[in-house]
Amino acid sequence: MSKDGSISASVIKRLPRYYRFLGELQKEGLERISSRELSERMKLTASQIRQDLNCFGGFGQQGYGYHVDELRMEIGKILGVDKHFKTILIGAGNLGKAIATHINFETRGCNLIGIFDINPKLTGEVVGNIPIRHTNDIESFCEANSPVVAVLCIPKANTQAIADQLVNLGLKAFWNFSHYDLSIDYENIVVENVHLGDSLLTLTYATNIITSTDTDNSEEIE
Amino acid sequence: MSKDGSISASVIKRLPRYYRFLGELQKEGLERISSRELSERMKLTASQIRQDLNCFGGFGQQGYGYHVDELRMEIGKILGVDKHFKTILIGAGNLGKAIATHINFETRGCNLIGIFDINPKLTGEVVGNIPIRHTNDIESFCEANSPVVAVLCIPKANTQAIADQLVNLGLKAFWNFSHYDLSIDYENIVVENVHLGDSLLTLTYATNIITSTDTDNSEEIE
DNA sequence: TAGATTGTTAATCGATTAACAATC
DNA sequence: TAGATTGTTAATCGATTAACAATC
Repeated sequence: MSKDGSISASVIKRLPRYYRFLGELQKEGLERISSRELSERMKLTASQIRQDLNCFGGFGQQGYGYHVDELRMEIGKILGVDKHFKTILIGAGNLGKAIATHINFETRGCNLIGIFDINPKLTGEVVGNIPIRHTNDIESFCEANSPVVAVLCIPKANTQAIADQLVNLGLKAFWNFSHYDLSIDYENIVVENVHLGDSLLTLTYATNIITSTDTDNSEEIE
Repeated sequence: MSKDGSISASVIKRLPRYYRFLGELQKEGLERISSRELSERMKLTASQIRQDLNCFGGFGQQGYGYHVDELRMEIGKILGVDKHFKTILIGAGNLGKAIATHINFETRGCNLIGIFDINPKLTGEVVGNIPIRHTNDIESFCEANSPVVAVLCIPKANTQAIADQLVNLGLKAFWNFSHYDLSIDYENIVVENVHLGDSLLTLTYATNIITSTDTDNSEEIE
């Protein structure tokens, strides 16, 4: 933890994974776990786990370890799984529809309450119980419902303009799937960019390394 | 760069973003760019950019900067955009279909050649020019076509078993969208886990911080 | 040549790991 | 009490930033 009490991004990014693994342990019926056991499952060091968890306070018990249920609940609370942030999704193409139906927003502190698309042919179509509205209706919808989180599944050309509009309508958080680095110059707005293309390219790099290293070890001699 | 010539993961993960931004610059018709100008656009330090690029050799020119076209090409070559790794996708549900149609595999060194699903009702349906095959046909298809990369859009329960099967069939790389940490205990296999749920949870955490900090600054006094 | 900007080394910063005293 | 395992401090490691000599 830094001096001002804020938690480093490296720690935060590990929390959802802890939460997931603890859920698994719970399903297996485990009551307690030590940092060492958990470290083996998660392929981390026990030291890192203890260090991470102690950013938020002493959830463990010396000589015993951690209560699985309790620890999971605490991490969930930190992440905000019990929140109900009103969420809208813009862009109901292939990806937008898949996100809307595939992601369990509720268990992650978000309530998907509206879906919008610019294509009038989609208006009225229902995706996961939610009717698609036309993007023209975003403004009135936001004024009536005050959503906080926006999921952007729109082409890169429109992203910045839509984001600007949504910020003006009071949206605070953006889950951005567009092929564009949403750089928000506003205060108190958060953005999570998901670059699937970048992710695939990283895999291509790694694939290239392993498939060409397989047969060529000539460089390995000192 | 480390002693053995391998590049750190932190550097690699930045390469696709460089590649993207250079593409934008190219579109804008820019011929040259200095590390300082690029750093302002990308919100990095100029130092980091020079450090990163020099892992791979001197692409720049003192007193001038970098040729946009040349630098983009070099990074593309490093990432492997010119490769043609044969790729199959398993699981043609909402997400699988969206990935198959939404991602441009070709520009990222991958060739999507087959789509599979366990649901016989989907067999024969065409997604982005590719017919869905039944998962029973994976083995014969792999023996005939030798794919290298597998995209997994399947439920978590099946993931490890399918991955094991695919490793035995010679697959080398996994782009894993299932809600499961694919931990590969085999040598020379690479995995890129995409945890959309974790990504949303990270955003929920951040949303929680900003929306509750907005009105409460009481802790800020030393 | 003078100005600009790289390539590269050195300094700093932060994150991870190790160690151990505290304590259940 | 003895054994186990945490919470926490100190040591290490790696990544980022700063500085500057090399050079276009």
